[in-house]
Amino acid sequence: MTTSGPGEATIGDVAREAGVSVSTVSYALSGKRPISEATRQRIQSAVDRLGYRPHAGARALASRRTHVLALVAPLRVDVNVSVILQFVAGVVTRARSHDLDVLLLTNDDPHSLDRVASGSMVDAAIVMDVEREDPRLPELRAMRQPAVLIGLPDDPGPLACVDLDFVSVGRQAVAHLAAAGRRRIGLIGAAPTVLARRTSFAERLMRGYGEAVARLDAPALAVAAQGSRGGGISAVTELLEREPALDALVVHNELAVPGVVEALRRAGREDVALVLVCPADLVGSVPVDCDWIEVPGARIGEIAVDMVTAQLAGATGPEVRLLEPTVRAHRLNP
Amino acid sequence: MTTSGPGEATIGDVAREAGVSVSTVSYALSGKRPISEATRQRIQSAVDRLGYRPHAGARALASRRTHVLALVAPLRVDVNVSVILQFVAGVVTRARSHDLDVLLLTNDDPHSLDRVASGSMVDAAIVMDVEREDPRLPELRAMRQPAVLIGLPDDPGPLACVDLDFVSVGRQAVAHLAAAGRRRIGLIGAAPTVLARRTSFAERLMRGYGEAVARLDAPALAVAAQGSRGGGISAVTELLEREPALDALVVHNELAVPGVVEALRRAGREDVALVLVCPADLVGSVPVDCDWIEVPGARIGEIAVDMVTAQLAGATGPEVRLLEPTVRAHRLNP
DNA sequence: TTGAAAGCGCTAACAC
DNA sequence: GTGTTAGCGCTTTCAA
Repeated sequence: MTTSGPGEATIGDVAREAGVSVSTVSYALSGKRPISEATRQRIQSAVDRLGYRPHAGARALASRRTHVLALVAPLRVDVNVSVILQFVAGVVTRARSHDLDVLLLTNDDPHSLDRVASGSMVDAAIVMDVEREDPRLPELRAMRQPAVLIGLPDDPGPLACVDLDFVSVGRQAVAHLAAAGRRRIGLIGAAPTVLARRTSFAERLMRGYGEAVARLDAPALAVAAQGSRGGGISAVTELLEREPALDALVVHNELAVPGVVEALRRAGREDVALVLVCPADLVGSVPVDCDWIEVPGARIGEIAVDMVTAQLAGATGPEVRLLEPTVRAHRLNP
Repeated sequence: MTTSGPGEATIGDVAREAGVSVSTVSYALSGKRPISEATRQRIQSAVDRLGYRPHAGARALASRRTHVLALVAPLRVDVNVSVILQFVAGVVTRARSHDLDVLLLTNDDPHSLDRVASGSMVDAAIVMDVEREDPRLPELRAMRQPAVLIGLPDDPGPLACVDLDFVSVGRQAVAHLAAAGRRRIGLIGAAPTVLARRTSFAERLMRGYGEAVARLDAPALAVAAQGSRGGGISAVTELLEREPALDALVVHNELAVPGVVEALRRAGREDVALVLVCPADLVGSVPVDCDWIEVPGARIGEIAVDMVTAQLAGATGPEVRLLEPTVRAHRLNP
C-alpha cells in the first residue's frame, strides 16, 4: 500500500473516497451551498485522510481569484529598514487573517507589478514608497486589480491611499514645541535622495512644518540629513550656525537621531527640545528625554490590507485615509 | 472597436491573430521547440498588439511549475531588521534574475509553508532563522518541493543549507585579536531570547569563540546582551567586573554596538580592541576604529536562490555551503 | 441536497 | 516546422 504525501490528492480522489461528486466536495469546502451534515463530515474525513489540498493554480484558473496580494516594497538604502519592515509585517499579518498570501516585489524592476497583475498572479496590490508624481501611477490605474497606495501622490485619482497625515505631523510638532515656549524650531528631514525622489511623506511633513512656523512668524530652519550618525551631526552643526538661538528640533530621520543627540551634547545644547518622528521600536533606544510622534507602520499596513479587501468585496468607501498623529512623551526615568 | 487592456487576451487570441495554432504560440514563447523566424515574428507582434500575458494559474496547472519561491522569513523583534532585510533583498533580487517571484511567509503561522507547498503555490522554499533543532525540519523534509535553509541545524539530513561559517567567525575573531597580543577576550553575543531559541548562528559563533579561547588558555568571557544601547552597556559593565583586565571584545549583536562603544568610552577603556560581527552597512556608522567581520546577508540570500534553482534543475551538488569569513579593518581616517 | 459536465488557459504529447 | 488535442484540477452553471 502506498501512502502518498500531502498535495498529491485531487478533488476527484476526495470525491471518490467520500462517495460523492466533485461538485459536492467543492461546495462543501467553499461553503457556497448548503450540504447535509452527514456528507460534510464524510467529505471532511476523506480530506483529512488523503491530506488533500486544493491546487492553487487550478483554483485560480477556474475562479479567477488567486488569494495572493502583491506588495510592492522599496528596500531602498535611504529609507529606514526598520520602518519598511514594520509596514511589511503589518501587511503580511493582516493579509493572512484575510486568507491572503503576499507576493513581495522589490522596486528593482519597474514593470514587475504589471507583470504579475496582467499575468493574473495576484488579486490586488499594495504599493509602498509613493512619490508625489509617482511614475507607477499610470500602470496602477490601468490594472484590472484594485490597488492601495501607502503614501499620497499629488493626484491619486481614483486610487485608494492610506498614510500617516504627515502635514499634520509637521504642524503638530511645531505647535507642541510652540506651546512649550519654543520659537526657533529647526527641522532635520529625510535624506537628500529621498527628497530628490519627491517621496510623498517627506515633503508633506516639510509642508506642515513650513506652514506652522510661518504662522508663528518663526524662521523656517529645515535641512535634509544623510541617514547616518554623521548626517545628524552635520545637520545640527549647520542649523546651529544658521541660528545660534535654536531652541527646538523636529527630527524626521531615524538614522540621524544618534548623531543629532551626540552633536547637541557636544555643543552643550541639551536644552534644545526634541520632537522625533519615528516608529515605536526606535524611540526606546534614544538616550535622552524628548517628545515623539509615532509612525505606525504596522497599523498602516494593516489598514491598507483592509482597504484592499474591501475593494475586492466590491465596497467603494472613502478613497483616502490619513491617520491623525499624536505627540507623546519619551522619558528615561518615568 | 474595443481595445481591451492587458491580461485579457488568451493564447488562443494570439494564435488566431497570428494565424497559427496555440501550440505554436506556446512553443514560440517557451522556446521549447524550433520555430521559423517568420512565424516567431508574427507571433511576437500579435503578443505585443494584444498585450498578451500568459495566465499564471493556467500555466502552473498545465506545467506543474509556478515560478514562485516561498521565502520563510522571521521578522522577529530580536533579530536585527537590517540583517533580515539584506537576506530578503538578496533572495528577491536573485530570484527575479532566475525568473522567479517570491511569496513572503512570516513565522506567525507555523504551517503556512506546508499550506503553500502542498497547495502547489510554490516551486521551492528558502527558510531563514533556522534553529539547531528546528521544529520545521519534519515539514521541510516531507515537502515535494526542494528547500534551502539559511542557517545550519544540528541534523540537516538531506536538506541543503547555506550560511556564514559562524564557528570560523568565532575562531577567526579570537585568532585575530590574539595575534595582536590580546589575551582577555570577551564575547558579547546575541539577545537571550535568540539564544534561548537555540538559533543556529548564535550558538555556532559561541562555539568557535569558546574553542579558540580555550586553545589560548584564555578565559571564556561570554555574555548575552539585549539588542539595545542599554544591553550593550550592561554587557560591558558585567564583563569589566568579571575581568577588569579585559583587553578585547567580540561583539555579535548589531543593536548593542552603540552601547558597547559608549560604555567603553565612559569607562575610559578605549584601549579595548573590538571585533564586530555585522552587516556591511552597519559598520559605517560605528564611531571608533575597530575590526569587523562581515555578515554578507545579500550574498547568502543569492546563494540560497542559486542552490534552490540548481535543485529545481535536477542538480545534486554539495548539500551544505558555509562561507568563509574575513576580518577587516574599519578606520575612521584612512 | 446532490450530480454531470462545460469550461478556465495553458502545456506537451502525438501527429503530420 | 506546425497543428490537434488530451489533459492539468478546480469552479460553477444547469439539471435533477
